[in-house]
Amino acid sequence: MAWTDHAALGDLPERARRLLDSVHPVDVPAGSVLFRPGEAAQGFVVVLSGRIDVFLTGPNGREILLYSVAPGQSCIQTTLGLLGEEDYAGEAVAATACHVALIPKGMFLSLMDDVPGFRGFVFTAFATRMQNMMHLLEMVAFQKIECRLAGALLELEEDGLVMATQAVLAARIGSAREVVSRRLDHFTRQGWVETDRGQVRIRDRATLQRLAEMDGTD
Amino acid sequence: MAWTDHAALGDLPERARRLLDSVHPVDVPAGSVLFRPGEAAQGFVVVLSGRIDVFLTGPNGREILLYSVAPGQSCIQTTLGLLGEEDYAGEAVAATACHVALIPKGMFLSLMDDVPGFRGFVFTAFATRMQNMMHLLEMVAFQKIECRLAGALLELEEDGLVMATQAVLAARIGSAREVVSRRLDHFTRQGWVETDRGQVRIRDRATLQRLAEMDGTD
DNA sequence: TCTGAACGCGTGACCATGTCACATACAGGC
DNA sequence: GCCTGTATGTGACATGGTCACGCGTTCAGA
Repeated sequence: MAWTDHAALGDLPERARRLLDSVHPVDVPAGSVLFRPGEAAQGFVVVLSGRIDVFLTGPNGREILLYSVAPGQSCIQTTLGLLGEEDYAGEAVAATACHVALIPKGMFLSLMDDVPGFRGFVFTAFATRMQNMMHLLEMVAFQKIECRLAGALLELEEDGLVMATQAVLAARIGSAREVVSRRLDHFTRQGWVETDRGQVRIRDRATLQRLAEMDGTD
Repeated sequence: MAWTDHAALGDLPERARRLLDSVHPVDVPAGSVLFRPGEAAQGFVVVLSGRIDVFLTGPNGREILLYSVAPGQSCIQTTLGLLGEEDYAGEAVAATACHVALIPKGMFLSLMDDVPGFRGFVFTAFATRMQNMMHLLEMVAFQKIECRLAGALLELEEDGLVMATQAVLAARIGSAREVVSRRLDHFTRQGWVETDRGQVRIRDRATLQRLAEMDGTD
């Protein structure tokens, strides 16, 4: 089956679809780095399966998750480079094994010019990410660690279990591991979670939910 | 003279230009609020003269400058609403008296579909803002207040003089007024600036420059 | 001209968070 | 069982945000 059926590209005319199908998807193992800060954009990336996390890295090594790219979504960092001639600012890491399509620059630009549906896909992705970034900014600038940590736990949770080290959680919320350690300790003492090596079990989802949605005015 | 000559819209075909010229620019007095968080987008805004500052406001009242819109640029927050059906997240304030063109939604969408030059303008603006936001995020997440304050002073400076209250500076760098007060005091004791009610005079631009460009690894 | 309110600024106390330097505990290969 | 790397706990400290003030200036209106 053609990969263009997987992607949420909307309705595309036949010629666009044929063009896109000439791009062969690539397998990417978990943990591999798709691009680093300072590199030039190679093409437009669409994730078909798996998940790609894009981080911003501070000079001291601290990281923060800019956004995750889910299947059917594109990594708009790559678009920036193609449209604005700017290099990457973030670092993209395959969070799981991935299947991705890399649309070369030329094809991308002509699709943008000729195919309204494709344009819409890109634009919407753009707008959505921009909103995300604003929310993120709002969080980093105004929200307490407690709230962000609760939010991260709820996002990563599967059946009440979060499989992530404290370091991973810290990177997600743009904080330091030690801080996560202390907060989790606090959560545990309150009976909201239970922790174990590499995992957190959620015990009181309602409270965490309330925490995550708190606007900071305690 | 038609306003379309002012704006950095690039080369537009005659019909697009005529269409745009049917939009009559509006005068906006300094200090007035163009839109607030939660409002729906009315149209696509292009600034012809003056400056518009877009702030994100935290629940406790603290603010941070998302970006400034200079003449010839568009306020991409308005674009988000038009493309992604999302409401504003920020608050736009006219920093000076402004002249703006408000392109209604319908016209905007048809220009986007039909006029490659216009599309390019919007896309580039989009990409640029996105980059800005990343830089901002990087600053907020990783940079010291000292560096951000130095940067803000250099941005606002005119002939070595910054006309801004500490509250304005604080909003610019997403910090609190008291913090700015103490930092400026420090700067003064080092002989880098001199302060007076509502203004800061720069005495050692080189040092401030170095501070602003420091990556945090002191 | 006086006066009260709004504004701009300085400051001390305190809390939250980030940083650094460790110690400890566990897992998996040998 | 023993090493080595990884995950975690913790104390001490620096930075920055918050709160609660006080003090001087500006300015409109009585």
